[in-house]
Amino acid sequence: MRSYDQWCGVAKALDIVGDRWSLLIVRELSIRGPLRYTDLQRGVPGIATNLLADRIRELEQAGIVARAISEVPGAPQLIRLTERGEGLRPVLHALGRWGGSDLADAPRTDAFQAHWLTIPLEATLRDRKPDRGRAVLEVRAGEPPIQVEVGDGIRTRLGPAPSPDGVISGDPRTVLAVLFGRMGLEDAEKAGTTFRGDPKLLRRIRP
Amino acid sequence: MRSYDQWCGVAKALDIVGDRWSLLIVRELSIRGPLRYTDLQRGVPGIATNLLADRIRELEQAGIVARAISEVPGAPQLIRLTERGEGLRPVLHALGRWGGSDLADAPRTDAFQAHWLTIPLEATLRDRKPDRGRAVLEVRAGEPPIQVEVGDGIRTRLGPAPSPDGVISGDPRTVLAVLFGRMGLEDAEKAGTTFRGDPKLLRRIRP
DNA sequence: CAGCATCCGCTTTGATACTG
DNA sequence: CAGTATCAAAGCGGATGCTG
Repeated sequence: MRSYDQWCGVAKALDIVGDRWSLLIVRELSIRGPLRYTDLQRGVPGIATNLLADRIRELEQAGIVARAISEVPGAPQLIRLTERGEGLRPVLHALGRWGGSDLADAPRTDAFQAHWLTIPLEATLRDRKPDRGRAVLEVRAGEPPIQVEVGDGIRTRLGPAPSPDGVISGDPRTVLAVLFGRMGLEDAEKAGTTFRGDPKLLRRIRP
Repeated sequence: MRSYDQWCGVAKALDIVGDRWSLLIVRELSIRGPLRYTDLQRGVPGIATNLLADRIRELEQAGIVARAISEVPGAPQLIRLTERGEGLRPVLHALGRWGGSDLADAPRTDAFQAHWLTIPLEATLRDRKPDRGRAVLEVRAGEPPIQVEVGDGIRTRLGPAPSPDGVISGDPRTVLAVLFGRMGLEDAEKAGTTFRGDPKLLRRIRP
């Protein structure tokens, strides 16, 4: 990308990650950790393979991603975020929160992957009762399920929770609407979304 | 911009403001308030006039900017952010903070406008002694000077402060380095940067 | 002059085909 | 699996021209 040549942090950031697709590649690596090329491609549906190769190269030169050389011979080459790349999380959160308001009336034809939910969950949920200790909510809105760990802030992990304090399952729209307090459990259940566990957990984390 | 067609807040945000120049236009309006076309163009140096017109149109359709129809006939048409557009401030802050680390070794040929400093100032400074009441620091690193209001967080305004509690003047690099705690006052003064006022004010706001 | 629109060469993107 | 090659279409950048 051609530089804006402006002495301004916003412009400098966009010099590096302002290219089309770049931040979505960062999103994918930030959520899922190191990935092989083909998995990364599946995580950014719609990207052409030549563009993915281009972007990885550019991000690598800028020090945002690196190719993890595995010691194990024959192991697949993984692409991972550098520390500087991980530093983009606040940018992803801010964009995700702002863009999230468009999700409600987005076309049903949009691609969807369950792990993308971790960004609005981490960016929007709050722990309003930090004194109550740790609790885990499992969010099932596709594969994989997501663990939301409450206590000392909000953290998410991919994969099922060993012994969750609550489980919410349903389609992503309704699940997010419930978690963000835009829909009551009653209405959600009519839409096929179920919650098992203590409803206090929901009230604790709603923004 | 062609949509990414992904049910993800980050992708939706980039569908709207992911075009080249778009976020810099938002930056300009967010910092300076409503602007006429030509002033906006000067605030985004390097943009071609047809692209500025294109972007304004697109942002207008997306509900990010609006043209303020003045009641006064003959008054110039102003372009302003809508409320939704103002909501992009956290995005600008996150990008500015992340990209700010590239400013130290940016080429001297970069365009610079003093009001751009408000973003790193607001995004990075902290009020570490909220109990000490209100204080105002004036930052002079070009025109216009910037008021940094400390107390109940950090707020900035453009223009000189009526009776500041401190004034720091110098070139933008050194001034930022001092304010962000990367350089002591001693070294800064060798580089021609001066501070008048109580040094405690500096320590109060450094990140 | 402010506020664009038009034209044109160049670069980037998107889709697909192909390769070690 | 992990890319490269190719090519048409879209977008960008720069210059210039038009209109109130």
